[in-house]
Amino acid sequence: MASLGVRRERAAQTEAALKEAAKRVFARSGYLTAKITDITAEAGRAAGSFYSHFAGKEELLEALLVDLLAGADQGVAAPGHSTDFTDPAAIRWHVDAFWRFFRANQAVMVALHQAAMVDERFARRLRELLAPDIAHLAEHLRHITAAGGELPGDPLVVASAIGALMWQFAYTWLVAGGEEIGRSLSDEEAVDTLAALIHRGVAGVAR
Amino acid sequence: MASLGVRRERAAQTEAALKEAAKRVFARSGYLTAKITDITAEAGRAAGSFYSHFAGKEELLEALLVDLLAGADQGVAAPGHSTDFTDPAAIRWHVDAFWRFFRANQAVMVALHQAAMVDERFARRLRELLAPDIAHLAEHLRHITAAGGELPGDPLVVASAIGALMWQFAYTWLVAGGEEIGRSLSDEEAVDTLAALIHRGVAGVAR
DNA sequence: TGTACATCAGTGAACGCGCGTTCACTGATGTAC
DNA sequence: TGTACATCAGTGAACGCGCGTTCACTGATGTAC
Repeated sequence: MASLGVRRERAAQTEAALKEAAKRVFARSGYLTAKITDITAEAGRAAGSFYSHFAGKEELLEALLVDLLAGADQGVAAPGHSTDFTDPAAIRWHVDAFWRFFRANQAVMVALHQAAMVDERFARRLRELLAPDIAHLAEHLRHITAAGGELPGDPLVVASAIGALMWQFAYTWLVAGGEEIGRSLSDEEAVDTLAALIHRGVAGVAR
Repeated sequence: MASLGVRRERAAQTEAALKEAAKRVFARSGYLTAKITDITAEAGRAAGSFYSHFAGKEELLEALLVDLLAGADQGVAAPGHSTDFTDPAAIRWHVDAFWRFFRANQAVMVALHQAAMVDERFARRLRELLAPDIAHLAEHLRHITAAGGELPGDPLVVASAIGALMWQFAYTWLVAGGEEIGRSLSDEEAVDTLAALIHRGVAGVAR
């Protein structure tokens, strides 16, 4: 009965080791380039053991995505979350949350992004992951029009632009390391600049 | 002498046919997924003929990049190009130029982007392709501070943010077709919204 | 508590598929005389 | 202008490499009695 524990425990440890190893390998060489045997080697297991846990690299990524979503729910339901986008602090809060989330889950985010280029299933998954945030942003933007402000365009389109900006800016600086610019950037400066740009962009004409 | 022409002509035609076929195949199935034989089949040639012209898929993409850069030089040296970013029209002009360029060269841009995920050489190439535009934008932004305006951050960082915004927004709407939003977008609305957002973002606090 | 058998997690060598790449061949074009 | 030979663009079947995936095997854990 409880004696089932040792085997299960061992299997669970191996599965966890494979997932952690995968994140490291993805971060190092990219999801698309990563070989199954790179992951098993990194985890210190034999090649064959991989298939006791996952049907393939895609399923492993799905599992990582599930973990990520489980963790994300905590963040979204966070405290002190003002939705009034006429308030610069509310915008900064959202930018900061995104930045932290991206940084914390970089390996999986980038892996998903890469998988999406090659596999329509993951393209859909990634869209599903980001779409609620866009809708969420659009909702907040309506506070601005409600307060008499004028947005630079349709709320949904503006929200998608903000999402595009945050995503690609984070990618440029956190993943590529700002190498196309030849300069480094602190988290604080990144968030401040993004928040200021967005606040002016959406609220600049208010009143 | 002139009789060399027929052979050369035939070879040149095949090379051109392969390049055009590659763009179609890349647009359809993506650079990473495209097989050499997909390209030769699309071009109506035998598999082996590919290697009379290119050492591999990477070299073909390099050739497409060279073509793209040759075409791009014409656009950049375009007429009536105001550099004063305190002027909304100047910003709109730049956004429009980017949008047209992206749309016209979508297949190659996306192929480069995909290749960059897997091959550091192309990552560098893509950076080299975009970096001058960022520097160019940063230069224009200095007009704003010169005119007494206050940017939301360091000019280079703001320029990279604008580049990130334009790239990812174009990608979302032109390549992915805005499917995460469930709405379509005309070129005009896209450019208007981007231009308005950027203008407010960088010049909103001026005076 | 002990023994005999069953099940399971993990191993790693071997297999085989997919696709890039080669190469002997063809027919046409170019050159030499 | 004609003939004999050389070169070249293109062909497509065959080869072979890399890597995902399988599978017979091992030793440990679990179960039955």
